[in-house]
Amino acid sequence: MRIDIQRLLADLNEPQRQAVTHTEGPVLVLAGAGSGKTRVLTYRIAYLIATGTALPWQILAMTFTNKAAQEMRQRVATLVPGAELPQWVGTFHSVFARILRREGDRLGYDRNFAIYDEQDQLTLIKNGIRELRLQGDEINPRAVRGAISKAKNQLIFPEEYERKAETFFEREIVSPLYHYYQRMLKTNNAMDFDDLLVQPIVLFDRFPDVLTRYQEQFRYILVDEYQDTNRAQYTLLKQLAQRYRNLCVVGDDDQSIYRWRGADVGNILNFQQDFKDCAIYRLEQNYRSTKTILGAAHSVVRNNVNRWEKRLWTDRGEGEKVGVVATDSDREEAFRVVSLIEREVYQNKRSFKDFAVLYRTNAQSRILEQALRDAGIAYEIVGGVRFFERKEVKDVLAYLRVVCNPAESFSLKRIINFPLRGIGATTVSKVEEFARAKQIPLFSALERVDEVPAIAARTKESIKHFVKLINKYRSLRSELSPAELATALVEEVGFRRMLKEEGTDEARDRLNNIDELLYAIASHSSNAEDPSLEGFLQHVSLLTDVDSWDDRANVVTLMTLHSAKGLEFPVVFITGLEEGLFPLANSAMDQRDLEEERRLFYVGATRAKEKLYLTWAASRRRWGMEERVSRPSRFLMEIDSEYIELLGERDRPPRRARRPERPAERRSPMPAWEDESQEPNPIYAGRRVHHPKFGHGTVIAVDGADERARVVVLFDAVGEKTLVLKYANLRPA
DNA sequence: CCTGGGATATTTTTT
DNA sequence: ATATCCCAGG
Repeated sequence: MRIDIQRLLADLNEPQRQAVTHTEGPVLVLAGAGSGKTRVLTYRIAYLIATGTALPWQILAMTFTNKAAQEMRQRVATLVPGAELPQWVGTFHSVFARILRREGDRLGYDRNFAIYDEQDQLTLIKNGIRELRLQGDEINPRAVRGAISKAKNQLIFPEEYERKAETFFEREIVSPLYHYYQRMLKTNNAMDFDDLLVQPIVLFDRFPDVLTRYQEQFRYILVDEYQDTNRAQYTLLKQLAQRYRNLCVVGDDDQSIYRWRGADVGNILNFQQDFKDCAIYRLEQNYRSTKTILGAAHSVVRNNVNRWEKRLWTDRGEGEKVGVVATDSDREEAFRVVSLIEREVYQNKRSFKDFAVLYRTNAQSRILEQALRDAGIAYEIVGGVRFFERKEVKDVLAYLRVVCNPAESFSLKRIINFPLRGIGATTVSKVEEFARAKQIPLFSALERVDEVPAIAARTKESIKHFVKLINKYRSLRSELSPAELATALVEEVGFRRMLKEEGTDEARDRLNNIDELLYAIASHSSNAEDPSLEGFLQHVSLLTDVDSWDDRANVVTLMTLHSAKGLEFPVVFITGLEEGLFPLANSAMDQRDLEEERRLFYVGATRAKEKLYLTWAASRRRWGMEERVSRPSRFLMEIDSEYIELLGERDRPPRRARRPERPAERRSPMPAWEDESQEPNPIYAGRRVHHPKFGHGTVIAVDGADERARVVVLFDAVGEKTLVLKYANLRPA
């Protein structure tokens, strides 16, 4: 073992080594971007295990994504071969969900509690607005959701919220809805994301014996990305670390980018106050980026007033200058990004997986996606509409949730009449009324439908049929594997048949998504620690965007600046550097918001190892229509000019063919090409075309000109349709 | 009870 | 441009 430890420490620089070997007592590690923060955490875990200081199950480590947790565990496995791996490594949310599953019954939750995502939350709030008869039109459910979430993160419960409510909105709207919302979560045996942090605090407060047990277990606690913890998370850490005080947090105030969701950089200051004897280590050597990239990133972030001045250094070379690209439009911006990628691949022999294209808002991904697709470059978008939030996936998940957790009336209502089986809204509310009167869950009321008044015999039959279906799968749980059960259920419910009959491309995508879901269930039950269906349902609720990212595929990665935190790429593009977009318009008003945008830029820029490109577009289309004209971002001006070079028109790489500009006016209906490929591809009668929704078809006629041109297409799958050419998005097939 | 057309909001970032 | 919501008519 001793040799292993020496070799282990040999991989570290001096401050890293100190942070790793200082195992006893509170430790604060201030770690700049690319300074080996994750390395310190991983080696610290390995060190604790290898020296016998801690047993693997006595270590609790919080990471920012589940993927990071997985990688950390694998790394530990190679550093300490043969040792048992620590099981308590994960995001705050997944770790505490696990604790709640074990202990939640103390708070009146079943261990199979559901986890509600944002859509579920909003539906719940909308139901509340209706049930409480609040003036629905004037209420923005999102604002209510935000207010409730904010309150929860500050550990303010409905009763206290009611007492403290000041404004009309707080007193008359949020307060009653907050009460309703919490009550409904409880009766549905469900929690939202905030509850996963707040309920454990309640649990530990109310049941000191439970707290003591976990305090005893977790003798060594490690936290990554500490600058982005919120009040609830900090409270949890304090509770758990109180006894042994072996708490090691790693963070960088310059990379704090979640203030808007309650994260508090002040937690770094709090830490020094709450743990006065804490040791502080600073990691200032950057191993990731060139001097130029670091210099450019620093020249922006140093404009922040609220930060501790520090400067990262590197012994890497100067590297290439940061390339700045100005374009007229968002389309051109996307096109230039693609061209630059092509040039880097061609001239510098890079692979597609070397590139990340970052943006401030998810909406920007579409046009980039289009440009990449047109150029035939494989890409993957991280985030955006998440896989597990797609309608068809959520529908199947809702069935599975109900099978596992019949008290969960919310999912039940989602599927009770999908696919249509003649159980409409009126019937459901009658049964709900009955359920309320009898104080039983909705599903139990459905089982006793014969006692419910005023329901047509035919409808009763449908309900009995549905109840039978669910109960059948409830009992099959013990006989079939999760994947077998889900597959049989998808088949019996008729998802596959329904989508096949639809026959459109979209339906095929949906079908693929369902198959992918079934595959995910199968692979979960062969890998996971908790292979049950319940385990899977909990698991998918807690996935982060980055978790489902395949970082080995040789494709260009597209993601938001937020998602990019903690990652690195040889070449990074930061796009949309315009006033109003990055920094976002409303942030320019508030100094603290503006500083957060600057930190976001800093995070983005320091993802780059070798080359950084910054792009902006003078005009950008918003929701398909109006053009927005912008000036370049102030961040571009803040960069010292020595670090940048302007890439003008003539630095454009040679192109295979220039894409035609969309002509301002089209005189004849014939040369109306919607396709963005190298050659104009007119749409004309007799042409085979492809439509994203309707699939392949043949053009029968083209009517009218210019903006108003219409095409009549006979689609193979759905028959004849008349489409406005401008919007039809037809491609020659 | 179900369908489809029209109106409407959507774009800040996420566990 | 697209997703979702709402309502009238079948």
